[in-house]
Amino acid sequence: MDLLKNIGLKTTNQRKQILQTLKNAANKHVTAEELFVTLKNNAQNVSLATIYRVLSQLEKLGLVKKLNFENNCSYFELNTAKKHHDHLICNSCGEIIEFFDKKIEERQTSIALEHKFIITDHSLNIFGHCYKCNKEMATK
Amino acid sequence: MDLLKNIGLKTTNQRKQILQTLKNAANKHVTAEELFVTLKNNAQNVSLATIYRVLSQLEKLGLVKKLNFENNCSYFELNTAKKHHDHLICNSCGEIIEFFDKKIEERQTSIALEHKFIITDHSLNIFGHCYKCNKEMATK
DNA sequence: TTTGGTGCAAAACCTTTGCATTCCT
DNA sequence: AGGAATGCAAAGGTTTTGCACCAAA
Repeated sequence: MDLLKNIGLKTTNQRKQILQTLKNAANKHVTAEELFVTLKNNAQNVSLATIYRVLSQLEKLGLVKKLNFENNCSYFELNTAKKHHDHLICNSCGEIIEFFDKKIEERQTSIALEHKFIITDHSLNIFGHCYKCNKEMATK
Repeated sequence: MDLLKNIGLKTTNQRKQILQTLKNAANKHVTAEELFVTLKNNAQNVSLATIYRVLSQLEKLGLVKKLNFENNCSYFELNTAKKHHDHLICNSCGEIIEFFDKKIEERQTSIALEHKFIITDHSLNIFGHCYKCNKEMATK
């Protein structure tokens, strides 16, 4: 794991664990608290303070993305080389479906251009109810 | 102001003040704290607790929209009859430019359909630097 | 050895809530 | 009068920070 060394951070066990846990979470977005619990369950002792500090460093370095949905806490995900994506978020079960749409991206670029606005980032979140929850609601 | 009566809420001075302040804010999105300060400056005594309670009621009734950007606090705006809109948010000066794009809306509907997802709401925020800030940065 | 990282506990924020009081209707 | 709304202060949840200790380079 010389990723850490490459970005100028010391290779500590805590940072390795946090990165590994983010990797394991795959496409799921996790809160700091969730990371904390997961690590604790794996008998890894990493304090919440460290988790926040490390996530913040990784975010500044562009390795992690911080996402804010409708509630008042932040979600984090590894910002791998994978393409940018947006979210369909189910308000019933909390499932998050990722998607990417070329047309939408293109329109965003045009709109920014019209306003002479330089885009550094963007987030599109669509809220509602996923297929499963809809079916359940219909049968109740 | 029989709006309040119409929606089944008692017409109190606090609620009138909050609504008026939201109206005055026009297209700006304000935090609960900002509302609080504005009202205090106008010699209106409304407690933060009441502001949160009223905003929450108005949101449930669909009169107010709650927005979450990149920081960990919520912004509120009057949800007038005006069309839904998205945001260009300047990370330098904080300016928020609203826009609406039919193509993007259409694509969102299609994407939801593909996933058998029922949309209740969505938010698209584009972050970056506005024209003014760009110019300033360039000349420095 | 030196610099940076960590844990703990405390503090800082934003938001919600319990309760006594006050206000609409 | 009676139910609803408010203010205050306290509590809740998330995130940040100061400081003493510890670890990587």
